[in-house]
Amino acid sequence: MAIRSLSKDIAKIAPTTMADVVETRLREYLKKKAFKPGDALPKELELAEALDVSRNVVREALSRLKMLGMIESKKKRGMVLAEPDILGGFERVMDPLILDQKTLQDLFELRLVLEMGLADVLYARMTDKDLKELEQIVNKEVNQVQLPFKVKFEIAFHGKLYRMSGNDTLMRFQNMLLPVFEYVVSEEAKLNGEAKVGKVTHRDLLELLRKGGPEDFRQGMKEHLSPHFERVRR
Amino acid sequence: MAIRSLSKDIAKIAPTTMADVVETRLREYLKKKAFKPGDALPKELELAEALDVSRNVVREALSRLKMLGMIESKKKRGMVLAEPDILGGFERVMDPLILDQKTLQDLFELRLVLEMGLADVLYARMTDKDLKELEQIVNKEVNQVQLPFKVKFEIAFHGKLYRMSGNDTLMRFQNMLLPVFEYVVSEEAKLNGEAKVGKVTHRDLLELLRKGGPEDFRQGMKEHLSPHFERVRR
DNA sequence: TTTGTCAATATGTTCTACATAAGAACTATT
DNA sequence: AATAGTTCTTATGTAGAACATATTGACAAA
Repeated sequence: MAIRSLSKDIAKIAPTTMADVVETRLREYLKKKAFKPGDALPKELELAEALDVSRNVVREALSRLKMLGMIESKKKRGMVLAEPDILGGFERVMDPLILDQKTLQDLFELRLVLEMGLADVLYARMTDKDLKELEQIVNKEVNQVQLPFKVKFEIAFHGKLYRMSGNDTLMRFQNMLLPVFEYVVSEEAKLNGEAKVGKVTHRDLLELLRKGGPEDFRQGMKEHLSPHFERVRR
Repeated sequence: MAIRSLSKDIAKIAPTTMADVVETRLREYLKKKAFKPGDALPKELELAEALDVSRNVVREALSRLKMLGMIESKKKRGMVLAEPDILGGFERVMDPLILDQKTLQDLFELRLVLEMGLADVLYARMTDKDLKELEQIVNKEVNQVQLPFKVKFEIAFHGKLYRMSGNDTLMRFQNMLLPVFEYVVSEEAKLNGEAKVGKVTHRDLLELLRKGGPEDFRQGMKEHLSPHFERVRR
């Protein structure tokens, strides 16, 4: 067997540090004890002693959980379990500049999937007030054809759709995906010279929301996004 | 003005630690320098000196980035930029037991949205081989009506759908959502006694994939998921 | 009842020291 | 000449002590 393939046949041993271990231990501990947000955690020194590691190691582990928003710390008061924020830690890594091409394409498609799947939740939750606000957004974008403005309205319109879904997590999630989307589209524009536009406009989509059903809206959305769907290939 | 509302009127000041600052600084640094995976980072002591903080603080920040999979560290060799893995850090927080009800519901809906939006990508990528494998999964689940088995086949079937999408990120993402989905459904079952099933079966969906178009499949999927859609309310 | 003071204390930060693994350069072996 | 063994160096991993700082709680003063 060739030497070259060795690294593919044998898995590397991951060098786990104490901080890694303590981190998972703390996770288990938090779960097992069924802590609720606001509950106080043991002190750093107590944890260090109980786990038989230095306070430094405990602090590294706690620092990680802090970054993820799982715990909060205040002087004297100690550490308390926080309302966990899933997307908090996620948002930090979502940088188009440090992601590889394949992942960028994946995330691009992920947003298309979201957009197409949004219809049913949308129809279940949207209100007349929402539709009026959406109309205002649509009205503002007339006659604006320059690229930077187009992007701005694009974001405003689709962002509003997500907000209408009444799903905060979903909304924040698509917000995170936005930079990726913009990046991929702009890269595309660099090559092809011009950003393409689907036949179905935002106003059309608004009318579909008013008078049509989920299926109509989905068809409209598919048409609206059709230039982007061209990126989805085998 | 009542005291009660004070905390809502005045925003809390967030206590930022040095580790927080260093973390973002390192992020900016990595971006600005346009590091590529495999590139070596400055040594801990150099960073500490450059940022004028103790090595401990630098280590806490590095520890965070390490957790997110942005960097890797080896003794003597130093720290190197790793192939960034977006979902790596994400997966850790995705625990039904530590998430609040609203977020759980949001994530539940998010999965429904994904499932409904999947069709187009699916039709663009699926192969005959995929369909054959999907059929094998469907064949295995005949006559299995007990709950634990049902869940297992449910996962196998829908998991295969995501795999067929050819989108690794999407696949891993739905995998992360699975525990949440199971949890919500099982909680539902506790209350209502019985897990409901849609009229459209997995076999029906398979046939739709073979003979129908994206719209047909979406309609089928909507019907298949209809019991779950009942959870989506205003 | 409110305000000011002060001691106690848990986290935040720094510093020093040592352990350990991995690379580098060199030597010895066949 | 290529491989294996040796030693030295070095950057991360871990430990421990010390001090800074903010917050809490108790008590005193207005």
